Amino acid sequence: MPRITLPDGSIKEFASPITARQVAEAIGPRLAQAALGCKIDGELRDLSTLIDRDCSLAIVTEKTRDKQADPDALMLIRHSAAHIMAEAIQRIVPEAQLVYGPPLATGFYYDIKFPDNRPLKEGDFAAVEAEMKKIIAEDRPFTRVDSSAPEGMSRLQGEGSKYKIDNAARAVIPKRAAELLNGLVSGHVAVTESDCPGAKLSFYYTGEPMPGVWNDLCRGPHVPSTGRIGAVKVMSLASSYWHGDENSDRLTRVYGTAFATQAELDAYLNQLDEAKKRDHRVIGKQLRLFHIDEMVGQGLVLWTPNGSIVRKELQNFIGSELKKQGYTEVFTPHIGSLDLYKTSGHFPYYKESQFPPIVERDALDRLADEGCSCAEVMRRVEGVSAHLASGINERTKAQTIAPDRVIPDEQLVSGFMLKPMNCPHHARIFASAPHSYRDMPVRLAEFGTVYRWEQSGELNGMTRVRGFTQDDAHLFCTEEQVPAEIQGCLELVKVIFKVLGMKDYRVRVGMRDPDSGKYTGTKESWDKAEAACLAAAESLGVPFSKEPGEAAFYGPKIDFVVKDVIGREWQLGTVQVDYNMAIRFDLSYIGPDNKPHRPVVIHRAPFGSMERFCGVLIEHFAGAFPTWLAPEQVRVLPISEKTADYARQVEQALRAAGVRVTLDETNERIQAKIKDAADWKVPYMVVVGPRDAEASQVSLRARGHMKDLGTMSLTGFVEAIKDEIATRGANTVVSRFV
RNA sequence: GCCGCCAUAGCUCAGCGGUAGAGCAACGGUUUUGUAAACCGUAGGUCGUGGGUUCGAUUCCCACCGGCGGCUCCA
Repeated sequence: MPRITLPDGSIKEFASPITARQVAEAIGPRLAQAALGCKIDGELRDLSTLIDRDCSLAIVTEKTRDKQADPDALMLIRHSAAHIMAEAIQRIVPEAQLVYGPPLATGFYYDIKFPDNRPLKEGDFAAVEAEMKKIIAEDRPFTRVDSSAPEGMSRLQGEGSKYKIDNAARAVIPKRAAELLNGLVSGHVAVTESDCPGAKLSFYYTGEPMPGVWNDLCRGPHVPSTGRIGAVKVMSLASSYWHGDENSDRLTRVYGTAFATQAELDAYLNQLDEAKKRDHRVIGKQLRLFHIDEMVGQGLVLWTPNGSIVRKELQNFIGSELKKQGYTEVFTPHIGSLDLYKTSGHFPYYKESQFPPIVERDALDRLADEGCSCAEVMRRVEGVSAHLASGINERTKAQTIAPDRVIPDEQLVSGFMLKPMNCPHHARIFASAPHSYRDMPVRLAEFGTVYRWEQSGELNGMTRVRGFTQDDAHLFCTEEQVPAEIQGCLELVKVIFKVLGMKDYRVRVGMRDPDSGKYTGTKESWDKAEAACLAAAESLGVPFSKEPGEAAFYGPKIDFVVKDVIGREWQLGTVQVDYNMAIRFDLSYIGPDNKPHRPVVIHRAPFGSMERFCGVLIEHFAGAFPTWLAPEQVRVLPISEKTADYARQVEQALRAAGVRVTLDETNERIQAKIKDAADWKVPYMVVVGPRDAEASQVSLRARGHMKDLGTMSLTGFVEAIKDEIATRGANTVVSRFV
């Protein structure tokens, strides 16, 4: 006698168990027709699911009540489309073995093992799509068949696909799956009912459950039949590893997408095209904002004059906010001695992600004369002196230097490193003078350029590079000052994001993994710092997630994450509490008790790096920077040469007021000049002809406005745009015309 | 780093076993123009680099460099 609660709160009672489809039919035939699946107690299920107990039920259809595409419906459609694509691919390449094919937010993929002599190529896409469309046209039902775990497993063993056997094993005997896999594949091991009491495996047939009909081990759910998938497209190929392990089998990941209707697919593809136009790499080239040069090196950004203006304005802006918060500015070199990084612990612990050390030529010559192997050279470079080792060992219990790295002084090879972080330099600045509790916190800020050896496949425009400038600072504070300083860091980020109109960001709070003992610092300190991070994130009023285990070993952290135009997430700013650095560098301040105390260090870079931040900002504004940031703020467009003199006067007046202005003296018609200025996304165009010269006025056009704004006196415009720039867009010139 | 794809003028792209073509940009000229592309002309490329196949390679093959999409990694 199931009592079923519907989304509107009404309750329907049935005499006997009933399928979700029958409930939909009982509500109305049109609903039943539109139904793609259902949600039972919030869980997405097949429409054919038999309901034999009290529950809440929502029928899932293409559209939600407000006519938006239903994300649950898209999940069903895409998961089903993944099956259809897999079947289509297996028709074309019968030896292809299926591994894993989940739905995604924008589509789906299927990881497939292709035979080496028959990989899937992009040229196959048309054929795959044609097969998919055939399967859709056949409108075959998706039919679920449940079996007991032993039965299902032996069936898969009969098929002989290790990937499916692995999937099934992970589902029913997760703890022993890895250990038993080989036995299961070879058939020496069977799964018995006692291994996994009550566990089930489900299969989905694309059609009636008969031999010869395509089917796959699958948890489901699916749409009722293949005909319910309105539009599909095979998007791209990529590689992946089985279980994400690079030492494991290499698979081909085939990406596709599916929608309820062709129109929605077209709209999505169109949106992708539009997004590509906003890509910072495209706009960066068009507007000459930056350049990455093959001859200079991969991942090394050249800031061209236009981009440099944007960066400089941002730095000035941050700098002015930092001043308000009591920061002091420092400058440090781009390299530091290996001893510095051995003390901080960066070298050689992170040597894989750093540029290799710089060693004096004489030392290398000497080692060559001695006939040292490369490995021996590295041993001597990475080694530490007994003196340095003992110093660190005495001072910290957290991280010590492995005894085999301590080598005699005469074997040591000293050298330098391009700095991977700014903090060691800043630590030494702190240590260079005595500090009293009265002058804490000490806030050292620097736009510090760091170099990291990112894997070549990871490099990406300005968002992932090998040399970048952090808007870095290190706050050396007392334990009690930590919460207020964290709060201050977040305030800064909030102000900056607000002025730039960036609303689409989220915050991750990285906390301890409760089961790990790798952390340094006392439990009490951690408790306080984590609470401070959470409180600060909460007061910021943005979505944040607690992420246990994501803290660094030296302290909890707060990360800011934004999405780029193609939906990839990039970490921008970070605020990290550090209990370790002060110990390693033996930093101290004198407390009110006239005794030395250990400061806590907060690393913070609210933008992360100027490169990544500007990249994201280019996409955020689609290159149309607000006036205060725009490389070119005003372009003066004389109607003809006859107004050239007045145009020059206008240009001079604006330049004298500190406005970045250019004059278009080309022999073009005004229409062409406007088009050109629009292409360069100049915020304001000043059109001047004889009428304007006569009246000492300007005719104004603002970017994004289809027609001109009207006229304004020259002096009035100069004041208005100065105001817009000075207020960073709070008072705009345009606002004076409405 | 791994897998796949791509590489032609400053930019966007066409072409193809017989030593290259368009549009825009650039430059010169005509026009002197009132709000999103006036007209005419000129110049510009050892077709990413190095090998190989071939009578002949920008085109086919291999390697490298670089880019793109993923994977992995990311203090």
